[in-house]
Amino acid sequence: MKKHKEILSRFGINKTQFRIDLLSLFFDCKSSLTIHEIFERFNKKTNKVTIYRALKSFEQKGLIHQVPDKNNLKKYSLCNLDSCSPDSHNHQHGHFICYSCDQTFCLDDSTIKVLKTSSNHIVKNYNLILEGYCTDCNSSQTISQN
Amino acid sequence: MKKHKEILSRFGINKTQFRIDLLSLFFDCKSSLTIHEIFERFNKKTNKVTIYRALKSFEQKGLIHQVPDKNNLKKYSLCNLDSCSPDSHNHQHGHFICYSCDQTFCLDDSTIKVLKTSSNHIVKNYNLILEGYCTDCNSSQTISQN
DNA sequence: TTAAAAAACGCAACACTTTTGCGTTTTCGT
DNA sequence: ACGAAAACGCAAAAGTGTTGCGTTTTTTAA
Repeated sequence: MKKHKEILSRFGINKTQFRIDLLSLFFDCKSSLTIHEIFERFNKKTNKVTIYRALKSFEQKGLIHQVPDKNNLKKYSLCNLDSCSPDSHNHQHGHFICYSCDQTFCLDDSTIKVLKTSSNHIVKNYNLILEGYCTDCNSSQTISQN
Repeated sequence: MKKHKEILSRFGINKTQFRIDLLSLFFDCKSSLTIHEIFERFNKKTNKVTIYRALKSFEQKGLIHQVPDKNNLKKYSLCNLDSCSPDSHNHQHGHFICYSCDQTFCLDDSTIKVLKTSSNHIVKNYNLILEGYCTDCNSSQTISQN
């Protein structure tokens, strides 16, 4: 897709086939991706070191950002490409982690709202982790109390 | 301290010297700790496996809980011991992490307020991490945009 | 109080995730 | 089209967390 190549250029990343495909994958994916998931999506053909390096590059240039994961794996989501740039990430959103399917969902500003009161700290970014049962898991099965 | 021993008994954990000291450390610290920090605090004398196992035990019994960390390290904080028990954690609080001094500040319910709207996910727990510059660092130095 | 049972310990080894070094290949800017 | 820079694959290393096992400490109950 032409759009993806343009984005890579704009963020100063060389347009190799793998990196174009990786960016497409992030656009297609509605939630976040682990290295393992990416490896699988490329049919285990791409060297994992290449994936690690691409992710680090994407992150440094402001294309993707890390999201917290229950199992302490590195997990990445596409940034809002208008508000992030090299070394200037600006995330004010939350993540929802499902107890059941283990997926992490990004929540945009309209989904959650954080109000800060009575603190003198200057808040640059915030990271809200909500845990529970996602829409799909909630509707498809009985909930066991955690 | 007698209180710490009583807590360990109440939560079904054997009162070894190390575990008593570890609980004290969590009470003193009042913020989150990595395995590495704990190892250092005990002057590298305690085997790391022992620390890992103690943390896992504390977590399972409801004394401490994991806090997501930027570098995907396992990080632990003391629970509200009145509301947590074996396999029934219940956390509704946040943390502020300073970019400059790296300190973690606990935020109680009166400091932050989270409003959730327009989501079909069922939220059981939440964990809020605010990042920025704390009061001290803010007043003592120039802020570089992140 | 003491002896058996259970829990916690240290050490070594392992499993898994991520990074680094290096030589080669591809992409970029002129 | 050519030299520089970036990206690549492979091998090895570094870092984080777990497991097995034999020993020590703590708990429990007679």
